[in-house]
Amino acid sequence: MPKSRDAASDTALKLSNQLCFAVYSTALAFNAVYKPLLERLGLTYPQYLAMLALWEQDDVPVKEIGRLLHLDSGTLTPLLKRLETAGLVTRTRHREDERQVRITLTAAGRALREQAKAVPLGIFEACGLSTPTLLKLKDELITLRERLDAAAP
Amino acid sequence: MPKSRDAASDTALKLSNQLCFAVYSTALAFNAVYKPLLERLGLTYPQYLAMLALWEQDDVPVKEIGRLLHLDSGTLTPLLKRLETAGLVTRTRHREDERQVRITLTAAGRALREQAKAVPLGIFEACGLSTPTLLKLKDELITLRERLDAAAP
DNA sequence: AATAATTATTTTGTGAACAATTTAATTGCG
DNA sequence: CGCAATTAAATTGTTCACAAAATAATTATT
Repeated sequence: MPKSRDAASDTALKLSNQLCFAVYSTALAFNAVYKPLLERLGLTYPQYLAMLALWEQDDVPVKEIGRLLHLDSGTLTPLLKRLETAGLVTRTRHREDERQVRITLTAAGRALREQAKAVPLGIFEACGLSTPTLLKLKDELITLRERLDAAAP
Repeated sequence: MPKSRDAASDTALKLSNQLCFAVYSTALAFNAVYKPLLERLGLTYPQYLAMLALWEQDDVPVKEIGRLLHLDSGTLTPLLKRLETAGLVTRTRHREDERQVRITLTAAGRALREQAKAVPLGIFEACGLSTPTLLKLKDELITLRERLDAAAP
């Protein structure tokens, strides 16, 4: 009975499409929740991620931010220039290796951290799920992402 | 001991940041896996989503595609114009309600479905996880997305 | 019936995201 | 040493994603 076997594998295969769409649309939904919270800080979500990275470790090369955020320089260069224009970071060629551009927080960039402390609570409340549930979901997504990264060309 | 209480809530709050980043970066990783598979079809991932919707139900207004994909017309109008330029769909004002633009598959658009059948297997393999795991993850993400949608302004 | 309110789509402007190419600096190797 | 290979950023061009405003058609209201 090839018909039923096809139907079963069809269902299994459709699932990967559905999972990807679930991830895609959840990412958009997260962005919609972050947007009003971050608007007060004058940041977009990717800019917020870059600031989070810099609040953890300051004076890092573009490459390192890219490694942390899984983004390439083609995305980060203009993003970091916008943060520079906003007066939150400085971009300077590294003396010891002129290929690198080091990103450093300004006083305003460091000061923004205080205001940003209000953001996670807003997100947590919007998720409306228990801490253990969120933790498990996060770990499973990271596992999935690692598999996808490994499979990518 | 306010210090330990702060530390505990801090950890819980950081989690929502981490979960969002997990969703965000997994969406990018999925896209990287889809890209070479969809390139053969001449589609991007959002275009593929639109085609999937049309293969399920043809001759629908832009609004309906937006409802299914959680995208607004500002995103869809240019995307659908590109599909039209590629010869996969036609865009025509609806006679009964001239506000609507109905999207209809061309013969080439319908024919592309055959080639697209190879895509889900590639994705499934790249996920590298069992069907039950993927199913559970998908359902949890949809629950999360619904909560986020409800919380969004 | 005239007009106000609503609805569907398009347009405009901003900011990602990434492939591919370019530029410039450093490292490696014969 | 000298030149090839590598590395880090920046640039260019295409495609999302969405807010806000504009356009045009339909429906509701007085």
